[in-house]
Amino acid sequence: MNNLGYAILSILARHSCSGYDLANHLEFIWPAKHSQVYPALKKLEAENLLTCEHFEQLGKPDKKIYSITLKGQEKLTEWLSANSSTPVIRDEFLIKIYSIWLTDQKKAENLVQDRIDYLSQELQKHLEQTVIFEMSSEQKELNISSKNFGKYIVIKRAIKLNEDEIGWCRWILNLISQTNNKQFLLGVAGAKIINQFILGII
Amino acid sequence: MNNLGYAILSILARHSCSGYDLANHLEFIWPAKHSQVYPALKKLEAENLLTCEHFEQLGKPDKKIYSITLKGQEKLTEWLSANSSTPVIRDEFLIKIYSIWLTDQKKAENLVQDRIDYLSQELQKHLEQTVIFEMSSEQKELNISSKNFGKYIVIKRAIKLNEDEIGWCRWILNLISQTNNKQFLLGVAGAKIINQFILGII
DNA sequence: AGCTGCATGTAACCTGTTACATGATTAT
DNA sequence: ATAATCATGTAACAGGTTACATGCAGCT
Repeated sequence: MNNLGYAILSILARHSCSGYDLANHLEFIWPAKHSQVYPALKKLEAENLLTCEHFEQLGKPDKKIYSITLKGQEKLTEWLSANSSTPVIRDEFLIKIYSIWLTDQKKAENLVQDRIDYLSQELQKHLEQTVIFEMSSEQKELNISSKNFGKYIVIKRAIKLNEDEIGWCRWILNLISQTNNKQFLLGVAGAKIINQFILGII
Repeated sequence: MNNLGYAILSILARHSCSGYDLANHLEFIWPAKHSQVYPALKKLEAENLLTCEHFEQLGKPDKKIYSITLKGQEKLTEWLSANSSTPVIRDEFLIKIYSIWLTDQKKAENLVQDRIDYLSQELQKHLEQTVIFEMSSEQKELNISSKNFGKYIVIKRAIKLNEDEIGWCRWILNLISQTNNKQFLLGVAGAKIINQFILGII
């Protein structure tokens, strides 16, 4: 079975839900579109790792609620102790940052600032999630065998990631403006001294 | 053109090299296997974004050295100002952490410790890269229009990411052992007080 | 004798995205 | 009116991994 399958089982182990709900919740452990989720659910059902119940809804399309089976929970639990493949980050921004020397100061600053804006938005979303989470009464039982333990530390990670990356972006903006100063000062003090100054900052 | 194409152009813009070298250097901006790189190079060559020179080597197989063309550099530079797609992290470990409540304390600790070991190794690699980088004379010209500017900040990011995630992992290990204490203390002081203690730590 | 690194490529397969398809409700 | 949310699914395509294929040099 693939990671998407285990991610689906992971969410269903916490609470039964529909394919639609799954596609939304998957986002922060293993992103997947609904077009990938529905066929995956069929496969998992065929392997008896989950069961499906039909619900007719008034004014809304029918809903299928999926629940994990004992077999599914066992398979998921076993997998937790297996070796993991290495994480992969696919980030267009990294490529652009790598080639930032090809562009001018202003465009470089825009590039980084856009990223900060994006990260701030994401951070806001995550923080809102934490608030909802901390207000729920279930949180009081937060220990390793609580269903919320894993979700909690994953959200905390997302928040930390965003905050740290914003810090890195600000550091880049600083470096860029320092470069600006250097070029301004070049005529005054000469390149070597200023280079040493910049290296000191780094 | 896709991100792999731009990633290849980004590396070739810094220095001409072979497909083999590219596959190795791509790792930290846009991971790709050599089986993906070679066909991509053909495509880019067909679009006149890069050129290829053959070199016969003694005792080694022939080498093809690719260089970016003016057209390629222009296309890359334009792309830097375009909108970026959102970053994607695919990390099996996150799924496992999410489901950590299904396993026992010892296995949970092993899972996190294995991750710390992996991250420490990666960190070591990146730090070695920085040392090599900082020893090279080119670094003295480090400013935004220097070829090394982007590479430098990308390596710094990788280091920061690793360090921060190790911190997060240690925090998890702490939470797990706190849970342990809680269960130990339960008989002594009662659940409510200890729960408050744990929440305070979080 | 076998593994790692250098060096290039293709083919089969799996994974993931975009687009197609349908349809009701609620909010702007 | 028009967009967004709920709700499910399929089909075509693009992107990425694993395996197949070859071969020499240098190390253990």
